[in-house]
Amino acid sequence: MKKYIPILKRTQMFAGVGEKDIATMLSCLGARVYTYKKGEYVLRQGEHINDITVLVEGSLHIQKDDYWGNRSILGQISVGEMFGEAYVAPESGALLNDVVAVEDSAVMFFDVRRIITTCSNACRFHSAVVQNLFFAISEKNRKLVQKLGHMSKRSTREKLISYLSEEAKRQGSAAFVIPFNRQQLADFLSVDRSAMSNELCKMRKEGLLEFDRNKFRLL
Amino acid sequence: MKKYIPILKRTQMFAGVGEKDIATMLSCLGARVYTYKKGEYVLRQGEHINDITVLVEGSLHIQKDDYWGNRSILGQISVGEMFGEAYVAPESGALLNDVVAVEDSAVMFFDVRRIITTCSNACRFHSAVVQNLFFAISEKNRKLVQKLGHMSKRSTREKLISYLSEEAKRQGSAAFVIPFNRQQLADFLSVDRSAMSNELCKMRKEGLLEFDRNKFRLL
DNA sequence: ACAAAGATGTTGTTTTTACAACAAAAAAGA
DNA sequence: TCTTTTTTGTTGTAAAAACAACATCTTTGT
Repeated sequence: MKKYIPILKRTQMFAGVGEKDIATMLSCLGARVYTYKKGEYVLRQGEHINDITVLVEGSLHIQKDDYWGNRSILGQISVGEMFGEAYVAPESGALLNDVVAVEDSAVMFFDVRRIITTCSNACRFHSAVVQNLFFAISEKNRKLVQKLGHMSKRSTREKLISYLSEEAKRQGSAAFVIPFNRQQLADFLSVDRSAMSNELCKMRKEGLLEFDRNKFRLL
Repeated sequence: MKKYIPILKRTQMFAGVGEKDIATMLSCLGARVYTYKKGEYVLRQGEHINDITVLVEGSLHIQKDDYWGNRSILGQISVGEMFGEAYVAPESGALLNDVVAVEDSAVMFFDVRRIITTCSNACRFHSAVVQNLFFAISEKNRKLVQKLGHMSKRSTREKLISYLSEEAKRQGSAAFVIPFNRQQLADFLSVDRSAMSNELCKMRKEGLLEFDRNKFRLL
């Protein structure tokens, strides 16, 4: 568990907390680490959790498969990001999605009740973590609204432009890398892969952008 | 402002706090009330806010219009619900959407910093409100994920089924009322109104559901 | 190095949606 | 009540997306 402390230090949840203090807090917050092989499920739709989790190694997808086998990727989690925050409320019910490791991953679980209930121990930074978490959930909220913005676009081309230009902005460069292959990007934007591939190539011919695999450049 | 205290008492934000304590907290939290006529903008895309707000009268839509005049309704706010919670983090940036009054409305604004910074006054329930807010934002998060679930459906029919069946479940009855007219529902699900209207009528012919204006019944 | 598996691009066909235009019904206002 | 405005339903056409099938290029594992 200790080896992940430098990673935790860089997360939004532990912003402003030193490594020693994080080490102290781990037991206070009921932290546990589990590892997953590529393709394994971290959480499944319908399960109940009482934890907020932070990805400390690898990469995850939050996704859902319907009756007909259509997969929707709701989001992608990189190292340092958290998930499960939508289910901290006492009456929040079962998970709406699956969480799957897209590469070998490690996830740290924190007991929600022990985060929210300020402990009587010497957790000097406990309240800072609660505030950090508060902001982090709010931030996540904003990202979801942003994704809804992409999804609400009517055509495949508009969805692509919406997503790619936001990604360029976020990464601060017209040239950037996306965390999806074609099928995953199609699942993320809820469109057909071949139609999307076709549209991307059309846009390239029109001189709107360049790309190679998952490297893109907007022109 | 006082007349809204009974309404605040029933909100998630002030759950478990008595009316007298709410009255005391209003000044402590920097509360202000503004009123809006039907059709007026409460907030506009691109603005910056440092407030969490609660709707105390009327009804609001969170929406966005693009270059081509297509409107997307991201969400609907009823009395007692809050909005703006996605922008509480210090670095959250400008609003991504417009907030519009769909009927004459009143909104209460609370200064975020005064909520988060526990005051030194006699606000016994301040920390309870922070915790309530924490859960409320998390809950909101879950709703956004749920809406993403509807939006990620490929066809108009699937989107309708996804939305209507969730609404039936939420209202605890196969017969329920939705807070949208046809055009608004189409904007909410990001589909064409006439195509959607057509699809609804087909579904009625097939015996899947009944409806009259905004009253629906699943069969 | 080679075979196998996976990812990407391409094309033609079918299905669905968007768009436009208008009729009918309901609601709002004078 | 009567008129006007808004909302809803209906239809035909044009555009777009989904689907299916396959060629090509990459990556992975042996």
